[in-house]
Amino acid sequence: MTDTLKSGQRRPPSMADVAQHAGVSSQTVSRVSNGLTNVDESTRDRVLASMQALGYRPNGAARALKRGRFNSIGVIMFTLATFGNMRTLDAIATEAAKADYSVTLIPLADQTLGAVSGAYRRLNDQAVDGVVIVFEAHLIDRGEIALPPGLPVVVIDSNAGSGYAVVDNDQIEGARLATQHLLDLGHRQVHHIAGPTTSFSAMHREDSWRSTLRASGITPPSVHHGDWSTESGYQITLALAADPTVTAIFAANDQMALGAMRALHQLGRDIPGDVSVVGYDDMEEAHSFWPPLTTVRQDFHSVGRLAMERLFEQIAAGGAALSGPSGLGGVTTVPTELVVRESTGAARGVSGR
Amino acid sequence: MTDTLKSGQRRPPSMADVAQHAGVSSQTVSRVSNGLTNVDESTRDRVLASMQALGYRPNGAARALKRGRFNSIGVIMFTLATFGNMRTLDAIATEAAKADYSVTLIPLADQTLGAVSGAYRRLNDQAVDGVVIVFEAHLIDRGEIALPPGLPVVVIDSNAGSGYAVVDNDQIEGARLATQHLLDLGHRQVHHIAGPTTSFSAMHREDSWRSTLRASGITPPSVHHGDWSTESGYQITLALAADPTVTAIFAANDQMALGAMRALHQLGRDIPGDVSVVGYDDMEEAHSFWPPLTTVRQDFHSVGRLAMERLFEQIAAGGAALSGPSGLGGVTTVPTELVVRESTGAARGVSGR
DNA sequence: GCCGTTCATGTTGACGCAAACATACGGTCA
DNA sequence: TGACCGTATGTTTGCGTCAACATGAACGGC
Repeated sequence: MTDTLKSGQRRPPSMADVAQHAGVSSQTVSRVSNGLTNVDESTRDRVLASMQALGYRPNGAARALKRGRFNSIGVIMFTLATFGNMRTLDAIATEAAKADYSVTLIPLADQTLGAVSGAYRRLNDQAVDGVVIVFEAHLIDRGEIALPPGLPVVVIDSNAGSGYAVVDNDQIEGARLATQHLLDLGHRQVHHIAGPTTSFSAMHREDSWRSTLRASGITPPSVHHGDWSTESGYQITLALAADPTVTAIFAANDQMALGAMRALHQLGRDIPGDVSVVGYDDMEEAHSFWPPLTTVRQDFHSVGRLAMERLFEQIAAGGAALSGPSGLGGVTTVPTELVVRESTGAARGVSGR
Repeated sequence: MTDTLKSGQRRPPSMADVAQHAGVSSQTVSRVSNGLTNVDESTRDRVLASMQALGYRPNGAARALKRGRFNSIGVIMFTLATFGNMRTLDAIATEAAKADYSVTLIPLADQTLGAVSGAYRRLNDQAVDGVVIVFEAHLIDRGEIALPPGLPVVVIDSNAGSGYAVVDNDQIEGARLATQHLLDLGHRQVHHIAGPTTSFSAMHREDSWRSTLRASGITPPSVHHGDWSTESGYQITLALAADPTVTAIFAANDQMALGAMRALHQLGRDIPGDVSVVGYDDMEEAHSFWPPLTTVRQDFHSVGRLAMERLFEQIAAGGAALSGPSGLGGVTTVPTELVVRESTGAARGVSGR
């Protein structure tokens, strides 16, 4: 008896099981399950009791199959380890939940072509209505690997050329604000610790830093590429600060700025007395760094929200008709903002200005 | 004609559409789609071409329905904003991908009873084979809200009493190491900036800190509860350091430790000359704080890996038979490790020891 | 030349659910 | 009384896929 129950109960109970147990039709169970009102009070109670008794749990796959919607969106990401990605994911998940969608994570082992096409293939097995790609690589533009056709797509952190809908922070303006801020403080030169060349964001920031300097008639010094880590910021600054004329450093993210400040502390340089440092991101910790870091705040929440908006538009429009390289491209840009704290100050020999 | 194609093509193409287009049966399409070998070369090519032409994409829901497996696990999390949660999620996603599972995020708006039961309800609509709960609240133990019965569950950051399988870092040992380290340096008293009382981890660390002091015959001072944020660490330390006899602070996470150090910097106290600070987590930035932070390293990757192992065990065992308060409970503990850097030093008047 | 074997391919049915349609019953109003 | 309505419930059907079985053609051994 008990044995029958256990071994026979290989599959979880279905509506039919609940229906039989409660002595109603499976359709009535469906109605109760979906909270429809046209069910008699006593019948509803009976069905709910049976559900409880049998441990019934609706089968999401069957429901999705019937409805033709999965209420789920995929997020392809290379790493969760960076502040920006994490915040973006958080925003996406929050927005998705509001629209009653869930978020399926499709992680990328590395940024090789193989891993990317693997993720795309994986996408085929996933029940998703659309995809957000948070991508730090140029790989997406290569025609060799094709996203499943007809799937709504929004890309974060890419360039405009892809033909996909793109949402991103205004990297150009952010880097300009940071660089100009240092120039306005009287610094004659601004050195840049850039992010990896595989990142569109990093390249945009670097380009903007360079053109901002040029606009002031300054020849940009050679750039140094880190990998977003504090350690890379530390190492680069150690080398950079060997030159005593260096008075202003703009790092492409807060973590590298933190590493830079550690190097400066170690070398006995005063911040901002001897060297000013600007970061990028405004991570939560930045205001507690020593000294509190002047940085560019990125509004990741808005990025996530807008990405979901764009995606929902595509989903509502039927996806297939609109997405893909030929379709609903265009870039949505989210403003960035300079947050001035205590890691920046007037250049030596300059009184305020 | 074109119109027919567009408006008629409301639903994405199915196997039947591909089959018709290629002039084969849908079963043959299925065989090609699943990479079975018993298909003639020429037929396969024809089918693949038709798939391409129609933009065919397998329907995950139908597949899952047929197979009875979703190859997806749910993760219920309150916030992605803390370092530990993010790292844990990263590890879970990585492990899941290895086993060819994807991860569905089920975010919790807040830690109220309503939000939790909402997440559980949500779970019903999700196609998942099991759930990892990364939970900072005691709510899980309340009988009022029941997880769907028969669903494999692993809990991270909980206590042992729940009856669910629990995986967590060894909080007891970690806090003991931190406290003992400060005592060994000659500090007569160790103050604690604890995490919120809703967090099991925080409570475990606090308890362990207290009993470590008692083991050395020291009466624990009153504890201060922060909310994990740098700001709370800052505020608490501002108050705490008004007392000049305070020479050692153990914060329950690195972010609060960072806030503490900022307060000490501001008050002109030397670290570690006047006050030693120990954190908890060993986030990537900690070694670049100023001074580099002595802290307790948590092995989040192992936690994620073990959580998935436990979950897969349950899934393999048939879930229903084993999970739930009566079943496969037990706690898996992951060792923690003290990382000594420069934020701690001998107490004033003590020469080394 | 008959039978068994092998392989490519087709046909059928079922997974669990819910939309659409069908029924049944009690009451209302002309 | 009978046409009509609203409400609670049941019945049928099909979503897209794939396992199981069915078919049919090519081939080799006797």
